[in-house]
Amino acid sequence: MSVTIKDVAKAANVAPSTVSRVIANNPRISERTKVKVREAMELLGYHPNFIARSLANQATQVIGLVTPGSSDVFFQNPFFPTVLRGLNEGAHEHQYALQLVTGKSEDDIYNGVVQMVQGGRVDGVVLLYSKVEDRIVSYLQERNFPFVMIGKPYKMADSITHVDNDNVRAGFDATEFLIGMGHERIAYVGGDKQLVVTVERLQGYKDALQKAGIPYRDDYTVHESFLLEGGKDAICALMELPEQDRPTALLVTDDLMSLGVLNTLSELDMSVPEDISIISFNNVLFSEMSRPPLTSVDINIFQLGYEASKQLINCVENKDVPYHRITVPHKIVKRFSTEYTKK
Amino acid sequence: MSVTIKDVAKAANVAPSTVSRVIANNPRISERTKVKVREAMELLGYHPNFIARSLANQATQVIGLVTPGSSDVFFQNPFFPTVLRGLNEGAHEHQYALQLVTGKSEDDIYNGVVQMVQGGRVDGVVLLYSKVEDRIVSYLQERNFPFVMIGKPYKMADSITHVDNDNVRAGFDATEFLIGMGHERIAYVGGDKQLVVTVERLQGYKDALQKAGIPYRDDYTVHESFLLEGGKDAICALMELPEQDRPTALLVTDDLMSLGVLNTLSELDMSVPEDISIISFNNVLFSEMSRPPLTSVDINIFQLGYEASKQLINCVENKDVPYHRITVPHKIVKRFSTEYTKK
DNA sequence: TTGTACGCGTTATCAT
DNA sequence: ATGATAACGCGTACAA
Repeated sequence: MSVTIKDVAKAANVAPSTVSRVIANNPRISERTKVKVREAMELLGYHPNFIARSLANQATQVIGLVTPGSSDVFFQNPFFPTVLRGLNEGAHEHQYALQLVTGKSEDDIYNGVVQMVQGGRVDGVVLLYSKVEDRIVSYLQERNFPFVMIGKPYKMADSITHVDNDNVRAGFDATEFLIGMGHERIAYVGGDKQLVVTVERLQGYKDALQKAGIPYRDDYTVHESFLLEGGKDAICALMELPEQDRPTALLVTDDLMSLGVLNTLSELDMSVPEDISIISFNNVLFSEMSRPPLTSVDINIFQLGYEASKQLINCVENKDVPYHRITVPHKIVKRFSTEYTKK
Repeated sequence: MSVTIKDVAKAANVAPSTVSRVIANNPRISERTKVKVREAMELLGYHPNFIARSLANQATQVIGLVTPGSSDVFFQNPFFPTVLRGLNEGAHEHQYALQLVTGKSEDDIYNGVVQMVQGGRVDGVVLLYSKVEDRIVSYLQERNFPFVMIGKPYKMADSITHVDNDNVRAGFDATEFLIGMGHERIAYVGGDKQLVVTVERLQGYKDALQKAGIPYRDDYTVHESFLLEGGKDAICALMELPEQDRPTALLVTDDLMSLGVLNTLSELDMSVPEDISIISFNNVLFSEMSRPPLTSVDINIFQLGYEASKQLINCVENKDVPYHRITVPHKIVKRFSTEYTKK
């Protein structure tokens, strides 16, 4: 059995409640007894029991982290560790711990969340972007339980606190970047159409084309899963277009996808950026490790996580903070996969 | 306030203790009251409070996960998400949750662990391999607190339960694989010398050379940090050797490093596998996404995590399980970075 | 300024 | 088969 507040009390010749107050640094305790008690704590190697404290406080100082199914590609994407680092750092600064909820199936995850929440294991929840959250979101909203999302919610985006990039703008900027290099035949290679990011970046892409007076072509839009093999066929189709129709630049919405695209292009004997330019998204570690290193839109993944923690803790500690939307800035990191058109 | 066991008791016209027994499915409760109580629980939407339960049980059903400093490269390596998936799945099967401990500095982490442990937040701890654990390990050992390591401990490997590959054997197998392809000039590109894996795989490499009667050369051994840029100089040095001295194959102990090596080689206009073969380690997702796809020793990262959870839970639930060493098998996945020597 | 007593939601022991 | 009661370790009104 560990040393408890009572042991300390005895050793210091005070009541348990006094010890408790010393821990909380209650100003109504005399300096002299504070010192005395602290010495006793030190001597006995006392550490407060979080569980008991949580029970008394009705608060755990733990944040639940909900991720998409663990079998999902999600875990494989370097996005995950980075956002995790951010979350962790934000939580750490306020002495909160992070607890994971995952599962193989959607049901698994849902039940995990319910257990966490009803079981009082966590004070709040951060949802990592995915398409399956609907049930979870409504559940949390119903119970009025503190949560924030990373990424933009499907629905009711203006009643759910979330941390996100301005993805329309990001798509716009990336496209304009290519246009600025003289490209006019730009194709959009996006991820799952169900994902809000995909849709938003596409919107930005269209906006930029329109602004430049470049007509939008349906056959220049490709949607593939975030995994790599997926893209192959689509890319081939694009490259088999007659030369004057073939895109000179690609906007690819994820670095992982870009890697796949690079491989496919290499098999087709097209070189980047000589034959075709690529601008990518996310700027994870290996965007600089590919050949060639990718020009990528840095969406500040770490910050996304960091802000999410901060926001959530704010919601938890200050009852009834109003709805918030945090927009994390992006910026284009130029590397070697983009080049001016020859023409 | 949530609905408690007392509310259920009232609703079902029984004592709280009876409800508790129903939850535990105590056989000494009549079917009839079980049904009655369960109905009441359903009706009220009752969920047991984990915190209270933990306090009464002196057990939290939570596993603490200790990772190296979050600023570290560790998070960036795809090793992490995969092992996490494994850990999660193992924990999930036994209804355990995962809680993270990280920090920027070594002290941060150490304090985090102490808080977790003394604070009674977790029932056991899994240590992810790193070099800084010494203090933590001794702390845990002193307090006789359940923990398992992933990877091999520095010291006292035979008194610490750990889950690991047979890395000597893995190094041996990889080297023999290259030798079997006719290679004789094989260089070893390893990570940080402080890491046990690095040393063990090197040992296996030496063993294989010896068995084949190939003399070991000091200038064929390179140690670089797991990060990519690091390798560059060393690789260049190797490639600048006179042609008859230049290695025809490389054994690189991490896929991330291999990516860097591939890039360096490409800059030097050497092609893989035509000019030089590479066998890599870990077989993370992008070993098949590189150009060329890497032949890599699959160390079964998922399994590493999965077994670690299982082991830990075993330690936690059955007092005094003896020391255990779990060895997770590896296997070579052949792709396109290795080829028979021309000669 | 400090001590007393009760509550947080469960489980476990001891009765009945 | 079930109910009453005492822990579990801490926070906090209320009393002194």
